[in-house]
Formats: sequence, structure tokens, C-alpha cells
Amino acid sequence: MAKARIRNRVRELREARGLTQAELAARSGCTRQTIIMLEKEKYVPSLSLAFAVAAVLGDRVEEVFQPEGSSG
Amino acid sequence: MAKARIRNRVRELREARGLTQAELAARSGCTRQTIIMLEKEKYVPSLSLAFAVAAVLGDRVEEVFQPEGSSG
DNA sequence: GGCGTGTGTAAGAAAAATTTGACATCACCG
DNA sequence: CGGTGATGTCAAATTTTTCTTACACACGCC
Repeated sequence: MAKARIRNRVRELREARGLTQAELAARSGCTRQTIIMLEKEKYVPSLSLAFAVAAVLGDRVEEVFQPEGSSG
Repeated sequence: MAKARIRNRVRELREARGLTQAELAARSGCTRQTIIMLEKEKYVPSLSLAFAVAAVLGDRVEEVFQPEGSSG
């Protein structure tokens, strides 16, 4: 598959907003575990979660998540 | 979960580009089934797939997929 | 009528995402 | 020292996504 590795700035953005993992998880409707895994790039989230997280972080999906080799 | 239903314009955009489902599938690195399911909104794709499809369609993820209740 | 193409549906299995629960570490506070 | 909040890890279980395979229908062509 074209499962390009996807980088994300969740942690960076989360801390910039002064949110804890638990806070972000609660607001984006997932568990803390999921946020941890996301920050550690253990896997690629679903588009749903990506939208939810991006919304909480106040950025667009394209800003928070970027396929490997995307212009910033 | 905050699994907001996500609408997509895959079909619309795909046809606008003169691509068949099989073509889009091959180019985005998934199977025809996946494209069919996507167009019929049977489920929300992974962010990987969303990026791949959007790239093939020549649009941004936010243009192709939109969480319910997004400005369009 | 038969053939090739594009689309749609279904079932079962595999792979990946997400949840739940338990526990360890570190920093801060009293 | 003891308690609390934030982060990280592990493992098992559940849900969702994706693949594979097989079949059906409509359309244009010869």
C-alpha cells in the first residue's frame, strides 16, 4: 500500500496550547493511550481522529499531519 | 468516540479527472473495493489513504474529505 | 448473442487502529 | 516521606479498515 509514513506535530502543538495528553484525548474524543501512540507515531490515525485532533489543536489536518516529504 | 461522519467528494473528483475506480485505486495504492467503499462512505479511511487519494485527485485532504458540518 | 469494461455487493480473513486496565517514573507540594 | 498530576510502557481485547475472491448488472461494440 501507499502507506506513506505520516509525521505529526501533535505533541508540539498540544504543548503550545498548554494541554495535557488527557485533556487533548478527552476533547478529541479518544483515550490518552491513543494520544500517546499518536505522539510517538506508533500508527497513523483514522481521518476522523485526525480531524478531531486538528480541530482541538486549532489547526488544519494538513498542518498537524504531514505525509513524508511534504513542504511545511 | 468523536467518530464524526466524514463526507467525501471522491467520486465527484475522480470522475472530474476522468479516472475509473480501478485507476484511482491503483494510483492511490489501495484496492478497487476500498475506493468503492470510500465513495459509498461505508467507513472513514485512514489518514494515509486519505492523503494518498487526495494526492491522486490533486486536491488537499480538507478539500476531498470534510467532517460533517464543515464549511464547504 | 458473446466479449470487455466499469460499477456494485457480499463474506471471510488479515492488518491496523483504538480501548481498557494495570503499573512505573519523574516532578511538585505539604 | 506520602499524595497527586503528567507521561510512558505492556498486554489483551474490541472495533474498524483494508484485502481477497467471487459474482451480478448495465453498456457499448462487433
